[in-house]
Amino acid sequence: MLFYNKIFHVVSTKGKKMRERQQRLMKMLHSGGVLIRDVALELGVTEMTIRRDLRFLAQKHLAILTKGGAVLQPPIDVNKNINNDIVEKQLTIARALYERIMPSSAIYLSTGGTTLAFARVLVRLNNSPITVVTNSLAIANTLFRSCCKVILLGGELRSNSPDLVGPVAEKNIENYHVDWLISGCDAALSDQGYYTSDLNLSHLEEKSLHIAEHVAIITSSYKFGHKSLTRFAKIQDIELLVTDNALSAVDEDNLKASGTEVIRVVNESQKNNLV
Amino acid sequence: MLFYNKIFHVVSTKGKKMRERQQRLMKMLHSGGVLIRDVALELGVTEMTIRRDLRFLAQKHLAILTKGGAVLQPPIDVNKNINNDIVEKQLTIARALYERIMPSSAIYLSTGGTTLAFARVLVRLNNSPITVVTNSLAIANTLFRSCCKVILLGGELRSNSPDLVGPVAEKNIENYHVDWLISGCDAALSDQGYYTSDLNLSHLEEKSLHIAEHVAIITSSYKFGHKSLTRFAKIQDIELLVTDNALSAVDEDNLKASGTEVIRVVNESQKNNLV
DNA sequence: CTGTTTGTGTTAAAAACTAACAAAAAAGAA
DNA sequence: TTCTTTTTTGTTAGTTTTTAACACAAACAG
Repeated sequence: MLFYNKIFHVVSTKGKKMRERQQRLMKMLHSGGVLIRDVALELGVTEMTIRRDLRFLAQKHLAILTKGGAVLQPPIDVNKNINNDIVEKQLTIARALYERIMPSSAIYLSTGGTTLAFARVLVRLNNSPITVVTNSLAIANTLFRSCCKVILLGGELRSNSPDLVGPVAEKNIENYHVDWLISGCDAALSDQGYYTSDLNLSHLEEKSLHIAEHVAIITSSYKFGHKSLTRFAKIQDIELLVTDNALSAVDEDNLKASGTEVIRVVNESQKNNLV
Repeated sequence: MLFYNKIFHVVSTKGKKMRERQQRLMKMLHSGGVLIRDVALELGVTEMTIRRDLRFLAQKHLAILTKGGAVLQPPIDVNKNINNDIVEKQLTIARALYERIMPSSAIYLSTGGTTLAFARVLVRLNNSPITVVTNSLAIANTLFRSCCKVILLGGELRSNSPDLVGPVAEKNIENYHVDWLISGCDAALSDQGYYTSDLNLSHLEEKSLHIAEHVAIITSSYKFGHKSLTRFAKIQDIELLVTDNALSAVDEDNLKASGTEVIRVVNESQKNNLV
């Protein structure tokens, strides 16, 4: 062990000053990251000293060294890896929509699984400073620190789903105008329209139809053939539908007869794509 | 501080080869991290090319550049429970405030580390259906599915911190009235007031002072003794301050002289060890 | 006090990074 | 196709960051 310490020039027992400094460094790391030059100046020691401190912290897996500084080593979490088929399909659908409607300057992304997938696509593929208005906390979280400007409607947080509905949200939405409204649905009938199971959300969706130049729905095809609590859009309200290729020919004909452009995504997995 | 957020020159559309290579890089990142030299050799391209790929991935927040390589950028988890001294102290402070001001029927929780800790305390200790108004996404996420009713201000998502500021938020906040306003700060001078480093946030904080019956600030004591960009509150605006016991006697006297009630939390865990 | 251990500063050399431009490859248009 | 344009990769030179080695200083035990 002594040998190890010699090699890395790291000593085992630390003096008081050193420990205090390293704790301060940890604090700084927690607030986003540090630059060696700044910290050395701020703490009144040499850059070399800070380097040694950070090297020590990195060795303890508390920090990750970057060029000229360090960031916090996040605790390893094993949960993630959302690689199931549903998410894969949602991403494929979302990507098809992305290619159809981009570039746009402003869009409204309503809450939902497929719209969340669209947000993920945006993060990875989009470089332009598009504005995204949304009522979904999950989408806002996803788009945080992307190049998108994110506007979140205010209002009351629903208790069963992390999104905002209610009178405040409905009032706020009137302040915006977007190129594309992008929404999902809980159920759909190709000769009736699109349904959702939440009354408050339905109200908001209805209002949102009026703030957009164009309206698109992205959803998995299995949603077709059922009704749900309330209808928030008629078929002819929707300009574009993107779904997977399991959509029945009858449904597709119905939709096209009502003037909806239908994009059916080929399911064959573009699994190897980054998105 | 946020050196890894630098704006880099990044190309817009990607060719097939490039995308494939970046996918492979992502896979490699998933298995622990990459060294530029190794990868360049393995993929038969120049180090410069790998650098550009990694730079691109870093800009998409998929990777973090390190010295000579990169590691996976973990998805931001606003609910992360990091076990360290800072969070411990914040929770202790938050609990003290909780015991002082509860029960209340409605509070405003501003964005910040210690206020987030207060939200965690609420989730754990509170059983009553209190209403929480906030401009912080992290707090909203934390309180989601708790017994609290959560109201999120609308507005523009700040790019460096997951919270809402700007004119919409400022307008929305006027609709609410709460028993207690709870805020943190970036810096404080005991004879001047409380400071924050963000101008927009400062505006919002100032407005928020007027919607509350009582006003409290919770913050670590090391914030005292510095100034920051803008002052959002004078000392006498604040009715209650909760902080740790490292607050200097001079500061405490100043605060009390201006009519602020000061609660100093005893630091139970004096574990100075970093490991 | 003296010698040892531990922490910090200084330097020269090595490594990594960047920007700028040249070459190659790919994509479009005539 | 062929020519033109755009995108991607390679190369270089110059800058910044990191390292290793050693010298000095501070802390500490006997």
